[in-house]
Amino acid sequence: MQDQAGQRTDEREHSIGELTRAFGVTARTLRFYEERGLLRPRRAGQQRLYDRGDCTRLKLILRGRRLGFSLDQIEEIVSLYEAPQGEAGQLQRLLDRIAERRAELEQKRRDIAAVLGDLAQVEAGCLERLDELEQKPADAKRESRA
Amino acid sequence: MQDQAGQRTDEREHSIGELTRAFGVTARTLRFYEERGLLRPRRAGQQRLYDRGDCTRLKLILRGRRLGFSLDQIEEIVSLYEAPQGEAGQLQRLLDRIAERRAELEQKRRDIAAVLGDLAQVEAGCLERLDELEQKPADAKRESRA
DNA sequence: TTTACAGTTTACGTAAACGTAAAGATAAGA
DNA sequence: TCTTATCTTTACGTTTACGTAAACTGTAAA
Repeated sequence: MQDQAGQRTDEREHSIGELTRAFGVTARTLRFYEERGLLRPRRAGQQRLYDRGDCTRLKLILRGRRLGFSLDQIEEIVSLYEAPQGEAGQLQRLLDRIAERRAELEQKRRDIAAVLGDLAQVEAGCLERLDELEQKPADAKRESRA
Repeated sequence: MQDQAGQRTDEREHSIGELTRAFGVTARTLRFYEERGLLRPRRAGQQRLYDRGDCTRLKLILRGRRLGFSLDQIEEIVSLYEAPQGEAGQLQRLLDRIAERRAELEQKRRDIAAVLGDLAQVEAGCLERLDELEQKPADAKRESRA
């Protein structure tokens, strides 16, 4: 289960093109995220090489993006993952930041529940209306021809 | 429970300023949403008057905004609420659109669950680390003084 | 060697979602 | 009546998150 380089195949490093295909983003986006400090792929000469950690970070970034967080907020969140060191005061502040993010996420969760509930209602109304239409399809045709 | 105009107090119409305070948005935002066709307050002369329906729509808009939907998508969603009429073909297309939106929302829900899970892990790590620090606080002070 | 392809940097362009300033109308209270 | 507050329209400005084009480099197959 090791390739010639002695690494697992899924631990291979990837070119920017591979990343774009794997994640459905453009190269511009990846370079932009790097410029913003969100990604730090290593270099082989000029070329960027993304390892498993970079892929994980990217996954986190895209997740945040789908949830409507700004890149600033995403940076905040991603930084939480990589800062679990420090002395008591820092740890406490970290816990506070986590609590804040959690509150935001739970607001979003409530929003989702609300919209899903609304959609279910609209859907029910639709189905009911469809049922009514199916009850008297022939009649309706005769009437429209009259 | 009726005011002089014969309407319930919470059915009163509101000025733009009242709306801004009630919902924490700027007047510019409300006018912009109107320009985009998302809101249609009636007019008393020049002034806008927002009724209960407008408030409901605004609530929906802000919900969508918190979830990271674009105003185009929000328009799509809000329009679903107000289009449950039509013949069978239209109703079917409406059901399809509902299904699409539902899929997006459920993706977001998965994303939220993932991030919340991650945050819980980071938090656990933090608490663990804090515990360790509290185990030997005096020792640490002695050492740092040495 | 030429052609093709994938990558690079630099830099200006753009759509979305408002912010902000200017200049004027209107209504309420002193 | 004057002032103050709140509203109006018009219009240019700003931030975010990239898009897009130009010009160049490096590797690989024909």
